[in-house]
Amino acid sequence: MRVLRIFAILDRLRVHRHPISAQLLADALNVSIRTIYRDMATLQAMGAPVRGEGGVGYQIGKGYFLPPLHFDPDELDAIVLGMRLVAARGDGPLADAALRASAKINAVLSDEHRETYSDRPLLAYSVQAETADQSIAFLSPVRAALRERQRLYISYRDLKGRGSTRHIRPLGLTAFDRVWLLTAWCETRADFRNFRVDRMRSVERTGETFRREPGKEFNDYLRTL
Amino acid sequence: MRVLRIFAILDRLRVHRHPISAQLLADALNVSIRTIYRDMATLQAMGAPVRGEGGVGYQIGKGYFLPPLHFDPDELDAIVLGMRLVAARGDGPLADAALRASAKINAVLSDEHRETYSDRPLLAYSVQAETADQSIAFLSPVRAALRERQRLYISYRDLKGRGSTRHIRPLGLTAFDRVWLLTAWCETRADFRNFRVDRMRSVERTGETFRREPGKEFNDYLRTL
DNA sequence: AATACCCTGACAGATTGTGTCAGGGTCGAT
DNA sequence: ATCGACCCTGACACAATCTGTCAGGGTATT
Repeated sequence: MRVLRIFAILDRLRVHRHPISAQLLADALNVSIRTIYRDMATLQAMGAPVRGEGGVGYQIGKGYFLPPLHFDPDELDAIVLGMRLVAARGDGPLADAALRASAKINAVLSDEHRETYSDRPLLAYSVQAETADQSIAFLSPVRAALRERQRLYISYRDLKGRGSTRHIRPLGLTAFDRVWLLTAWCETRADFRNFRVDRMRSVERTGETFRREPGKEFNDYLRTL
Repeated sequence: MRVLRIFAILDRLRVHRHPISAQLLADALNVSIRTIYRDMATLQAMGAPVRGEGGVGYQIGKGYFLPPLHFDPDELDAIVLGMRLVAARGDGPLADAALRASAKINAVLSDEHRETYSDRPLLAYSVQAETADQSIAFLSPVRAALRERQRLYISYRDLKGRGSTRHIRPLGLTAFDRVWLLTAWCETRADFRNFRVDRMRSVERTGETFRREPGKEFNDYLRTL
């Protein structure tokens, strides 16, 4: 089973601080050296910072495995609350990611803290979460575009209700108390503009188009803003 | 790549304290349910403490030999944003703690992640931060009391502007969009009550008394709520 | 040079991973 | 007791991959 071997390699790399040669791994795991090279390639494809230097061996860099972390009570409060805030206010993928990140952090806490981590009496509540509307439906593609520095083609509805389409280069996303604001260079207007994510009607990114379900463009409390 | 999926399964199992069904995993990872069962089998073959109960779902036990690995881009987004949200909306000590926690997390990232971490174009902005009022002045002692399970003696001003004092046992703190809400057992009224932190006028904890500066009890936008 | 590593491509055959179909089990609710 | 919602297993055929072998090329140190 390849998965087993890859986990074993990871384990060995984690334990040994010193470089370990592919040949050694090959012998230990009863495979050919070529197979080890290929495993290393897939590890690197997975994002593992394994460096192989000619004449030396393989080593794994920091940051792949999360080392044990120590946080003081205030810092723990901040993390728990932060992740819950994001989970409450972000879109689906972002909320999920917040949960995963939270679980990972919890997993590397020292034992005394781990118990109390998930029981912290800190909660985040968002009006958005309750209304479960689609005002943040576009958060995910917008974040992706931001990360990849890609342009977006959006259909927007301004304050006066007029619709328009724009080519924009996303620059930053800001979480306001109730609204997400996308700062961007608007190529159509050749100027910097801010766009409320909840006023977007469709977003096109690298060919893929995201659309809001009809009839849910605004919800009540947003209309009052 | 199967290895990727197995790590993803591990990540998702870590999140949920409650069992998660194979079907859910199958949907999330875009494979058939059968594949999930097989992945579970190899996970168990690897010695991972995953249990599956009929009619319930899968759960992972504590103390798995491999620590979790790096944060994926969405998780990093969640962390950055979460810490900035807390920094923007928390009281002084909590905001500071968020910055410290952020720095610690940043320190354990691999080099490539570290570069982008602090530059993520995700921001949090809070009206509270701008008005810089004292509506959250009591957050810190309240959180401390919550942590230590101590009673508080507070001076409170209710919706109608009437003042009163209460002995309370703090139970939970909730971050609403604009307001912090403290849930507590009110010993004076012998009932569960919610208190808005910004309506507190003084807080006494283990002999120490915290007071708001006079004349800043409310600020404009809060009065409009 | 020689050595000791890392690395890559190609190829054929073995291996495995996968979805589908078809079951069997437990548990709790109706 | 029947149902539904799960976990779980076996079998099968096809596709995908993994693997060893052979044949190179690279970069350091000795």
